[in-house]
Amino acid sequence: MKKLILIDGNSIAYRAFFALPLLTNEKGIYTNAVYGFTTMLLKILEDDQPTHILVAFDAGKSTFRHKTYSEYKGTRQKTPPELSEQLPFIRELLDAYGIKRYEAIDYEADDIIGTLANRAEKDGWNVKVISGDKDLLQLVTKQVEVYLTKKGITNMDRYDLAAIDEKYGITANQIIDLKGLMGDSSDNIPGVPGIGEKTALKLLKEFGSVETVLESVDQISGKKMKERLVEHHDQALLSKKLATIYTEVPVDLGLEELSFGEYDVQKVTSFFKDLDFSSLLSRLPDEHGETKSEELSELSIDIVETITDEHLASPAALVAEVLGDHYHHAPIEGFALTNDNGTFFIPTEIAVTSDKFVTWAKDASKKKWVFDAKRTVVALGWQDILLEGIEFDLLIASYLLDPSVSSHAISDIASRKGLSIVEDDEKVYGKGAKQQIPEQEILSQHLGRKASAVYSLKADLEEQLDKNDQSSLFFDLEMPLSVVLGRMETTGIKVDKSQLEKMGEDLSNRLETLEQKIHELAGSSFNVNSPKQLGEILFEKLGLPPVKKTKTGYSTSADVLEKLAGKHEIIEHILLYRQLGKLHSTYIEGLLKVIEKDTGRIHTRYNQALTQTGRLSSTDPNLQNIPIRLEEGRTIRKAFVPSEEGWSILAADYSQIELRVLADISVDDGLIEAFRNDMDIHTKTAMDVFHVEESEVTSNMRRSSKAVNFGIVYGISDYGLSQSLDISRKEAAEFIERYLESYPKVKAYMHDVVEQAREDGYVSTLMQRRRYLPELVSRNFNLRSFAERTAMNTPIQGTAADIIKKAMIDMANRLEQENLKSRMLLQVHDELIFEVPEDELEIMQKIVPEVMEAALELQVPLKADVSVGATWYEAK
DNA sequence: TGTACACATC
DNA sequence: CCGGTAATGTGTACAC
Repeated sequence: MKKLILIDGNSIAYRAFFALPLLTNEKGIYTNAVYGFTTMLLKILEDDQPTHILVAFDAGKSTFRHKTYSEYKGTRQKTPPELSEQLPFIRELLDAYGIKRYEAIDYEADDIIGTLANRAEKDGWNVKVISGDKDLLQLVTKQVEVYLTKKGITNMDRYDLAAIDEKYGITANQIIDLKGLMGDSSDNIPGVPGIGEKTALKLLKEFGSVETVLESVDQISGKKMKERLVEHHDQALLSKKLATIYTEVPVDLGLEELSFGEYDVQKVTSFFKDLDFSSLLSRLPDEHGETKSEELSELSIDIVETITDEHLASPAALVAEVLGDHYHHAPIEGFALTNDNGTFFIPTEIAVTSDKFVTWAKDASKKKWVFDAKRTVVALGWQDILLEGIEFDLLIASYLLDPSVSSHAISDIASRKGLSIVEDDEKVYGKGAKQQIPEQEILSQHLGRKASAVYSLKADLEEQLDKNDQSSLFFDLEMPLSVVLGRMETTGIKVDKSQLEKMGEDLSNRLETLEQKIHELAGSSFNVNSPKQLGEILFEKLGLPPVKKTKTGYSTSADVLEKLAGKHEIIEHILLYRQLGKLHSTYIEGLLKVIEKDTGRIHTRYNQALTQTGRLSSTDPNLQNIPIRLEEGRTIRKAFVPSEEGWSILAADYSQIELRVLADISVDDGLIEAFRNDMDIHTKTAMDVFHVEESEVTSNMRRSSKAVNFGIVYGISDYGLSQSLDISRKEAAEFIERYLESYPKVKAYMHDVVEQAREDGYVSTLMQRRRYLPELVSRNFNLRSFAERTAMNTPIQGTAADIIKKAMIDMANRLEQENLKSRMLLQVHDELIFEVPEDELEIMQKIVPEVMEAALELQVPLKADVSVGATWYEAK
């Protein structure tokens, strides 16, 4: 059976363009529409295996429809230039694939598609039409199916005759009648004013077509509607005509010419490379795989049995492979080294038992280049091998150059640089349960390639860092920080297991009682943890009013439930159940699972190359979101204790660091003055925004001001502020406006930073951390607004991140200089946690805030508050 | 195994 | 095209 796919090229390109953020390739060419189009095309080729395929495009501005009706598509906005400039690339893509494309003067893509669908059907072929335009539904027959893009572009709804009937209750032939009556604003087809989809469908179900509706005006109920139909009689007929796809276009292509089969993989590969579609390269068929492995096989790798000086030259790229994310206590699968003498694979046993190797590792004068310094240091650390002299980290370099890239994996960095010499880890090791180490031959090749990639990429990335003025950020901040973080992770924090277990038991009991009570009040038993079941109980069985919907049903989030509190006794119990349930599963059970058996400690891992702002993140477990707000949750912190008898926990946090940074970069006199006088900033904001004296600031005014300051720090929108204060969006917008009027230099900063970012394409922090914001020029209001808020916020949050990172390095140095036994344990964005022996308490309480406050000099003082306790809970 | 929802922190 | 809202991590439910 012949299988023909007909694609509405303009429609899909348009969809792709708006569905995806404005991506650019390295040369600055916009690629989002091409990328989206390509992924859709690949999916179709893979899923459908068509024998024939054609992409139709609209030719020019004017078509035969304009002659009939000059205002046709008159309201349509001009195609954005960022999209137009991508269309030639889509044509290039199709040519590379050997896919026929067609356009015809005077006709639209629809007409070409209709014509060919008709012809193919007559020949007994199966036809699939792909578009984003509902008009095409009129083409559906027994043999012709239409696929319409949904959200995104690779997601599509399939329409056959039954689906149209189910959705609209009419036949495919009647789609044009539907348009005739209701019109189509996007094509500027008028239809009959006052008749929308609902009415149109009702009329068609009763009378069949536009013509019969018009003829049967007398039988239609409703005076208004009759008048409208009579008055716009001709317009309805015209609209139907405009919506009708013309199927007699003189397409000078035979159906057989549309056949699809072999294509030039080389061409497609180079096309993908040109546009930086590295992720798509792997989806190309085997031909590519072959060329790739040819490239790879050129690397010769020596498997080392006895380590000699040849292997331990300096500088050297070093790979110590640990599988998976979790590198604490994990086995090292093998080592690879690349230096001027070549690339070498050293089996783990040989390396870790070699004095020569161990001595080399800890010799700081032997320079090492690695990928993921922290992982490497920690993994070796667990083998009691001290690694010193790390000079370059490919992971961090890549992250600093552009934190937004989707993968900082070694293979992806390499292929982005046109160095397709490293296989994906997943290909070599497999994933999930099937993950395993391959035979040594393959393993040594893989690791050797990694080391080789690090070795050859180092100069390139270092040069780029230098060009971006990011060398100091890299060498003086992030590189030393990775060592500090590695040490913190390795140290871990002691957790009192029996304390957690005790809390767990108490929680279990209370949860059980609560659950019973909830079932009782509901009148039946159900899973309270299931939002779906809970929604049914609340909004159907108990008849409570739904406040908000999610895409799959009723929302039962806490803010919704709070609005329902008082309407039914069950609500308060559910809220409590949720609160306690969260504590139990995430914090009690979750933490118990990750305590090291022999030491009773927890070793989180910080991701230093993830967030877009420069903050760290923490996983396994996440120790940056241990409860504090509510007392019930806060008690979890009682389980975090010093690891040695008689020691204490010391916590130090920056006070209002982000707003101090804002005061500095905006140079706003009001803000600077406030911080120099060490005022309560929320009260100060209330005074300025509400124009009142300090004594007149009510708690409500302070609360609102706090929320506005919060918004400044996190870059929330008027919508976000309206949600957090439970006020209207308009009121929230006014609030923000009043804030900005009160601090004119802040207002100027907000404006200037966006302007500058639009020019440069990125924003920077005080220490030259970058975040690219291509969406600042998007025509999509939401994407653009979001990018604007990000432009305002990232320098603030990112600079704060810079500062605390600097403080951590300074603090680690200070501990060493002063020969202190105290240990840095955790970082929670603006807070550092230490464990401190009794005899160092005094000096640490002096040093820690001193170092934190001196980390960087701003135009306002930095302030750090310090406190000490027997547990993390008591250090408050 | 992947997605949706809910919720903890800063 | 007619949008969806700070970021990140983790738990449970549920459909596949």
